[in-house]
Amino acid sequence: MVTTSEHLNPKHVAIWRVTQLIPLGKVATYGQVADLAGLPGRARMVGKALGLVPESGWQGNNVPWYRVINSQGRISLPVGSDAFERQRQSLMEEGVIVNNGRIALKTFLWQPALSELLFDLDY
DNA sequence: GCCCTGACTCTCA
DNA sequence: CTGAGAGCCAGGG
Repeated sequence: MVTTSEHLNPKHVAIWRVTQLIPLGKVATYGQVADLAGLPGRARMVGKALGLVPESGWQGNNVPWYRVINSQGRISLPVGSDAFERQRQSLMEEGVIVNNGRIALKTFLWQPALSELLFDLDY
């Protein structure tokens, strides 16, 4: 069992679960993840939650936090920072092109079909 | 409760 | 496209 006595915020967990649905090679925006997690208007909370993702993943699966970017299609981390570089590299490794911290949403934004959501996010 | 902070977002110039 | 401003909502002090 995971004896991590961390104070798990159920909202953070909901955010991690939605993040795990973002397919490899695609990205989603903070606002998009917030909406799908049932937390409209809380995009800033998504950033907070992703910063707290357990290194070991969640429920046996990894949480691709690096697939979440801002609505402008840009990486929302301090340019040049360690975290920024990790995100940029992770995305590039799976085929997402990052130019000067910018990603073409036209090409890489995750646009799930309603049927897909109904299946994964058991309502 | 008030004030401030932040991996956000929208609007407008 | 870029920047400033305002709006937004949890958390923490």
